[in-house]
Amino acid sequence: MHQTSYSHSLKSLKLKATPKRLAVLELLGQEMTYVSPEEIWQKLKGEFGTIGLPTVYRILEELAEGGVITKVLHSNRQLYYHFCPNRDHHHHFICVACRRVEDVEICGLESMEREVEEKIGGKVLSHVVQVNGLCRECAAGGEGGMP
Amino acid sequence: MHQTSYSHSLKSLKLKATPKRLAVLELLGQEMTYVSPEEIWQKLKGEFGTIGLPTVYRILEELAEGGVITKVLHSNRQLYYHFCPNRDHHHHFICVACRRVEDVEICGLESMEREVEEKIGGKVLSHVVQVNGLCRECAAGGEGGMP
DNA sequence: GTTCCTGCAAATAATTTGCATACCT
DNA sequence: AGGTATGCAAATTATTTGCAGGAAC
Repeated sequence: MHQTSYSHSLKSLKLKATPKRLAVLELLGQEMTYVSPEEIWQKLKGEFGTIGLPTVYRILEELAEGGVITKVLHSNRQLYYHFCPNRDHHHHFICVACRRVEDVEICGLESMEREVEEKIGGKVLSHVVQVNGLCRECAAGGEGGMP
Repeated sequence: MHQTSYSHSLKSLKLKATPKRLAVLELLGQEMTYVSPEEIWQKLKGEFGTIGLPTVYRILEELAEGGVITKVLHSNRQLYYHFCPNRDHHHHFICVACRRVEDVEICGLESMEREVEEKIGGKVLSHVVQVNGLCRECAAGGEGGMP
């Protein structure tokens, strides 16, 4: 289904469309949650006979560098990755129970930037907002295992 | 000057007011920027004849646990710490050039939480906002060495 | 065919832990 | 005195790098 678009994404980054890279992209495209390199490695080891963990790290770094996927720095200091088709500026809601990531647009943050600039007398370059909580399913009563 | 208040902070956490702990608190109280465990260790090694890096890690963890200081997870995946006298809910402006941390209050974020809850149909538990930019001095023309 | 990929093994680097000794109260 | 802190050395763990063989274009 999306193989061609994934290939195109890779070509536009001047990366060869190798099976490993396509598999990583496809896996991330299916996941609703953010995923750790180790988890990706475990899943792809089943699919391929063999894939090295350093390869997974390298592919994820290339894709994040190119802006195709997003790095999520978890409070446990591990890196996770998330495929994010929405290329506009937006923010993330993260479910603390199941790690599902949902995009949210939050209004009024541009005026917030100007407000902060006046308060501190400097220049605002960027802002990061992360909203933590329980997604619809987990709030409804799902157990959900937080790692 | 503040030694007594630092001692009280430690006592209220049921931690003994040892010279090392007081020195860490005092150092953090003077710093305008967030500081890494290694940096704290380097500075205190000069002051005391000897202090172990694990000790610095342990003290910082205790203080952060008790809410006396704040952990800052930098995008380089290292942990930094910051003494934050403001105990109310607020957010941080971080200067990308000199790492200075300034507290900012941002209005309207409570209504934002409700807005997001409606959008996703779940429950919002917390939010983190970080504003990055250049502080007054660095914006004015200071060079500033980003680590 | 050439250049870019990948696996493997080994290296890094921040942080943590075990334990014997030394210090606050 | 008695429990708590601390230094030191060693362990842990996520991530990175070097390099030789293999695959994509």
